[in-house]
Amino acid sequence: MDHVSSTHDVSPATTAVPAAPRWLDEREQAAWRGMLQMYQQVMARLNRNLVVESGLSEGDYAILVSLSEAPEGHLRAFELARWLLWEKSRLSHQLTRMERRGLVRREECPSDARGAFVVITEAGRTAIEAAAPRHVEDVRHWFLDALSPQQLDALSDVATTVLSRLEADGDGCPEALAACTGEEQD
Amino acid sequence: MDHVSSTHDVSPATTAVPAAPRWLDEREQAAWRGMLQMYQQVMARLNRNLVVESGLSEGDYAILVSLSEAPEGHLRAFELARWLLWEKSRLSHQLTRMERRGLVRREECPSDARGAFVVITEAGRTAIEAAAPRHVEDVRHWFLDALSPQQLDALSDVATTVLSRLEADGDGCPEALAACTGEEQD
DNA sequence: GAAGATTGACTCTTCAATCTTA
DNA sequence: TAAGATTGAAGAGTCAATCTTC
Repeated sequence: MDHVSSTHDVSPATTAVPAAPRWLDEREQAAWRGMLQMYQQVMARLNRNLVVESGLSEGDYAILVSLSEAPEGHLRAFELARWLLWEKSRLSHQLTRMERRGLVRREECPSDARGAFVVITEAGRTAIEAAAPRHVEDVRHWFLDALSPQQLDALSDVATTVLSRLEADGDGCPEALAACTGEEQD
Repeated sequence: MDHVSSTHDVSPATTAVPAAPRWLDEREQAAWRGMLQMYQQVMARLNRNLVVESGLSEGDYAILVSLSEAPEGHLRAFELARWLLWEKSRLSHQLTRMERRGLVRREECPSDARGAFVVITEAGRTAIEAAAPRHVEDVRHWFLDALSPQQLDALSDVATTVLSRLEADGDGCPEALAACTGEEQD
């Protein structure tokens, strides 16, 4: 979470290490830490601006966008969770907060009594329509505009490569990831 | 925070938009969302594994690494905050939790009565020395090993480019960033 | 039993307010 | 007044347990 999910020389020679860890070389560190810092700093600015200008958190934004793009402005909860790659409990807590603020509403699902529909309200629609253009501009300003088409493609390539490796070995898969078929949200 | 800090078509034509937002094209979306997903999924696995195998959170890890690399195993609180790019209150809360668990200790600073030293304890050292090798292996396994030297360099290049733009316009700078001179931690 | 979903407890992060010393 | 640091409250995320329906 911070910028220092370190990988550096940590234990000099105090204790005998079982298998002599291979610490990261210059190139590896530059890539790894560069990515961490880039993500964290871009996101910090983006989120801060979003909440200041629109009163929406990242979570609010993600959910409202998903719902606003859905056919009738509603989705099943599990569909939302899959789409966002969120844990179901995270989604549930988030929806509770948003429902309290009148941005979404929960409705019963006729075809499956276990299920719930999540519906965007008028207030929710108003909020997302006001927030989205600014947010996109911020993404451009702090991220996209800095990069050339070649750099954008290189980054996509890196992401695709890493993500496909993660998909390959489903270790420690936090539940939502298993269902992900490669779709993207935005 | 989720994978959907959207930028997509949100408002079709309901209200007259002041300046017709430019939504992201294919290439832009691939890069932007690819980065978000890559970061989030890699981190999710890394953090989960770290806490399961070592009982340390990302925050614990970052602080213990920083302290273990410091001259006497201690740093001023504000130095730590600057290094990690953390807010001071976040650091303070984190230290409180870690002190409770015996991983670090706070000491008075002789030269500045306002200040505090943060010191790594024996338990802290033991914990980080046990955790680090595994963590580095995980970083390799889920991230570095998937990428070629060219891809690593391309990623570094992207990160450097974006970060230098952020440094350039200090908008919405969340306090810690201002002091960052380009040093890396880890 | 498994799937869809919620809840409670705990950890983590942020913001604003505060306190003390330089 | 500004710098170094802490605190409390509220929002956010994770995990394990639970409940209902398939």
